[in-house]
Amino acid sequence: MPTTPRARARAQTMQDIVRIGREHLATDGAAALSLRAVARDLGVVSSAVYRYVRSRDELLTLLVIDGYNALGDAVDAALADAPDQPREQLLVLARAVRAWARAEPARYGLLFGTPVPGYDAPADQTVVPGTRVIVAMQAIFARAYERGLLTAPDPLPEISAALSGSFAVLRREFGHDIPDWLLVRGVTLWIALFGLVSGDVFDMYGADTFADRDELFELQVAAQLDMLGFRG
Amino acid sequence: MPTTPRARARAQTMQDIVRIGREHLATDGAAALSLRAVARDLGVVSSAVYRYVRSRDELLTLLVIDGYNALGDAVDAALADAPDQPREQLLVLARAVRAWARAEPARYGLLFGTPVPGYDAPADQTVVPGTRVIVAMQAIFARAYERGLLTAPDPLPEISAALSGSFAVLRREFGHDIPDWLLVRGVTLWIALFGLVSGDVFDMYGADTFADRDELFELQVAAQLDMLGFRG
DNA sequence: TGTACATCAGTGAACGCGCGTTCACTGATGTAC
DNA sequence: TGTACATCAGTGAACGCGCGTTCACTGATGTAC
Repeated sequence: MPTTPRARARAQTMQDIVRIGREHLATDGAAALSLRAVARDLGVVSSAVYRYVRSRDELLTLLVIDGYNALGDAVDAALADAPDQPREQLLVLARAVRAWARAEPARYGLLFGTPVPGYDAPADQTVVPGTRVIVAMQAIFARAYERGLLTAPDPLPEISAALSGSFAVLRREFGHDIPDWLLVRGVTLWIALFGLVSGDVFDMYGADTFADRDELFELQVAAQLDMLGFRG
Repeated sequence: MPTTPRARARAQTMQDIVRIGREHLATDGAAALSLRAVARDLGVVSSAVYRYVRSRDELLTLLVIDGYNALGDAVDAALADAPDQPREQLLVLARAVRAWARAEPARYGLLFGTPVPGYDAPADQTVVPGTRVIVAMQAIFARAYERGLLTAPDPLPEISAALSGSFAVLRREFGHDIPDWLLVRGVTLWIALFGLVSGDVFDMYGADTFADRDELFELQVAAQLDMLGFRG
């Protein structure tokens, strides 16, 4: 896409900056991310980075977007090989999220951990990549529901008009027809999944409490899928 | 307990240091916590703080312990007023955790968010306060089970000998008789609860996606309690 | 009860280090005629 | 195709700031006889 040598060099340098930023994130954490350190690794004087990035916060934003997309790509790739069975697809998705998080704990932490103090991700740039996983999940929920694979809880939960209104907005925005009870359970599954992954990656368990964390995760996800309403 | 004026002054100063550290945590985050800044607020020269705290990491440890205990106290206080019904008690506990986390997002983040780079909490000091919530939950699980309020999943999950061994250790350590399936579901509920709270506190939802987050949380916790196996 | 000594809190200077951001500049690359 | 000008990447110095930790020190508090 970039035509002139200069434009190509610029695109390359941008990529290098994001890559170096990613590496610093992994070793020092988001709060310690510094443009001077990036410049050093890039082999350039510190002020030169400002030709590419307006400020430290803008680099953080690039890393946030980059991270969401890497996670989204990992999930999409895993789903591409999954069988056409919603329960199995959710399992595959859950494993993909966990595998990515364990491989990239620092990036995962930037996206789903403690907010970086003094930094607010600009919604206009981060919302779309940031919703890729829940969008993929909703598509699976919708398919499972259409095929009659799910049992509604009995009695149905009581939901206020206000919250029901929020659900109606979501239905319209995402163009599906998931009933309120399933939206509740779906968002619960979504958050619980990230909770399970965070508990593992952020080390909420003692080091040797559980002999096999992979197996524990499988059992936990199975319990959450039961919660969603898959028929035994 | 401290007898001499000097000892009393020392105890007071220690408390002040932890309190000031807590305040800095709230405004600047754990990574930016600095002994020099604490000294400034304490009205003392920076090197004086070293009479009380060996290093920056030791202050972090104090804050971690302080945070776990504050959360544990909040949960215990809430449970003290709860009726003698396990399901209701778990609801009360969940609400207490969330309320504390929303009131103290920075401390919550220190305990359950992204690990602070380069800092490892010393297990010998943090494990006991760090397990207060799950210990309280297990007591409730055990009571619910003894009273026959829970239905086991059918079929029971298959659990490897290795993981089953870990569960046996937990039973012995905590002195209860919770079966494997309930340990799995219990730890799943525990982690999912912190996931729900983190999702709220760390702002995984868009600002206006859900009209009533309190209500959403109630619905999510109810779904998780169903997952645990409470009989309709 | 009074004195001598030990303990301890806090000082102030110093070490060597890092940061974000601005600014005037040089020299190479790209573009319009 | 060649030249004049505009754009842009990168330099180097500077601004003002912060950090953790050590060390020799002073003066007040505590304790043993």
